[in-house]
Amino acid sequence: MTVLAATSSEPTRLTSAQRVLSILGVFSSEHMALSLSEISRRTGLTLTTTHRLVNELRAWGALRRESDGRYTIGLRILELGTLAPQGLQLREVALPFLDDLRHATHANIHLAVADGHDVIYIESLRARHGVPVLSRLGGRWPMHATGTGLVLLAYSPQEFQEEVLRSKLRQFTAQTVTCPDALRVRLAEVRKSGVAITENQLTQDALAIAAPIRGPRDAVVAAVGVTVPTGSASPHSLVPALAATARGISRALGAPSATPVSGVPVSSPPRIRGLNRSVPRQGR
Amino acid sequence: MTVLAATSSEPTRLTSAQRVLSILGVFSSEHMALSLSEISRRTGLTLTTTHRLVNELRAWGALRRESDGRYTIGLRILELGTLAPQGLQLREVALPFLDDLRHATHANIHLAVADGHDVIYIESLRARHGVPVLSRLGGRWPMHATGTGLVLLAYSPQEFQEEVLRSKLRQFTAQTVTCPDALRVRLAEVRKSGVAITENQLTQDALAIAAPIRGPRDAVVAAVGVTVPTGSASPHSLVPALAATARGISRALGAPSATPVSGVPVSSPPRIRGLNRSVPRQGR
DNA sequence: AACGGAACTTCCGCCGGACGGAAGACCGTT
DNA sequence: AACGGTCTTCCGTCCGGCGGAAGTTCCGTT
Repeated sequence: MTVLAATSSEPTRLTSAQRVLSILGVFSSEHMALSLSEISRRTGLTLTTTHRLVNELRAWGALRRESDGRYTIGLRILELGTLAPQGLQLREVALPFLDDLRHATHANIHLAVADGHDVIYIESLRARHGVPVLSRLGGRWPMHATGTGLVLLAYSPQEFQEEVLRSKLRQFTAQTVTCPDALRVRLAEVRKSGVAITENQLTQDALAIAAPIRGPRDAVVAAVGVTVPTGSASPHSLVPALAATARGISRALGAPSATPVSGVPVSSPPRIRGLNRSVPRQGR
Repeated sequence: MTVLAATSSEPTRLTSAQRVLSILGVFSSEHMALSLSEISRRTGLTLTTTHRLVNELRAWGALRRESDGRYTIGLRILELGTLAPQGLQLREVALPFLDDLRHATHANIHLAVADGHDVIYIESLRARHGVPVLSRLGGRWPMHATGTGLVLLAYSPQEFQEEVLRSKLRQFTAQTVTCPDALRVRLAEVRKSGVAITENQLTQDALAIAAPIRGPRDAVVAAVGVTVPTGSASPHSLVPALAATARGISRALGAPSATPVSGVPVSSPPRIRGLNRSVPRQGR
């Protein structure tokens, strides 16, 4: 009963902020509705603490209690999420282009941005009679197994690429490429051709093609991808439409490389405070 | 210096969970990027506390630090928000119908659900050459001033309607109806006709028409609306397409009233635990 | 250059609120 | 009736969150 008795697997000292976040974190696409005690078990928090925090979250609108007593994510969180700058703003600009692409190709269309070692789909349009796919708005998948992810990885800093390649790369299908060397080759191909063409990486019988979208400083800020059933169409027949879409969105975002020069662009580069490293300090 | 010295406007005793949430709460569509001290000032938290909590939120992915040092909402929140059951699931089902409606009407299209006294847009499609409108995905607006809001309010429990009508109703334009009695009349009209037709309520020169969407238990779960410039088209020319869209989505959701009977539906009403009040306990 | 201000970061001692055990209410099942 | 499960409330203890203060960096101004 005295001190040092915590011989369990992990002491897991958590700050109170972490407790709050851990509750939100147990919700996922597989577990969208959870009872109080399920939340308690999954977070490892005591029932009492869970009870109190869940109620505070509910009072704020972060959680909602369904009629069966279980808790789900509240609309307040959806509302908040739309404020993510890389997210819905980009979507707003891209949506007309994506819709055109969908009508032209009858394929499933994705718009993805990088977050950690994953991509997150900030838009997902389903072809009316397209194959069912895993991709949904808000979905998160590893970079190495998605077309859009490969594109985003290919244009990431070398250092970050190696970090991802060193990490554990999950195998989704028999053909998922998880060998770092093989992936390096593919990344080089993507940089050379400007598009990623992948097959059966995340799901069987799916062919994915993706291209980079550039922002105001010509940096790659997102990727657009199309997915069709394997064998349904020649990949090369889709590339021109995809490339045009990517270029159109890039131009709408103000990417210099996608803007026809009508003179000498003399816009002076804006001063950036600090080292302009997008990952200033990751761990602790 | 002693006790009882807190003569400031509000003592504002906050729990630590509330502190965390208050930080998230200061982000809005007008303030999507905030510096640390801005967050501190707006929340009323000391700089030290803000610093610590913001870092914990960043480590978890709820916040992101931009290259200029300011903080924005992170994609983790967007990801979470897509798990809201009334949100993106509904959107998934409705999107094809909404797209058809957009092509048929060349209008701005909204899909909205109720949250508190407001509506939240869970989809917003812009006509290619439509009028610019305030509505954006994730946007929140008062029920009384939006077409979709009027529909949702009209089909809410009487008690809730009165609660909303009693509250302070903001005037957006000279024509915004804020008189409770006038609104009661309009709500009755909506229930009678099945559509809401409103003009210049939220913004000038905008005509909005909205219709209810029903779910599996025939309860109104959402509303679909179209917005066009005032005078651009007769409202009545838009109603049939809108009604068809609303009915189509309702049927896709399994609403009995929108499903052609092919026999006697004998599905027994599922037992609901508790009083089945959707707002079990609001305050505190 | 020197100064002043603002924003950000780190350190540390104190105290109040978060924590969890325990007990009670409320189901549905055996 | 007894049981197992979930949810809720109460309360005393203790420790981690809190904020003051000092230090650091980065501005723009004199």
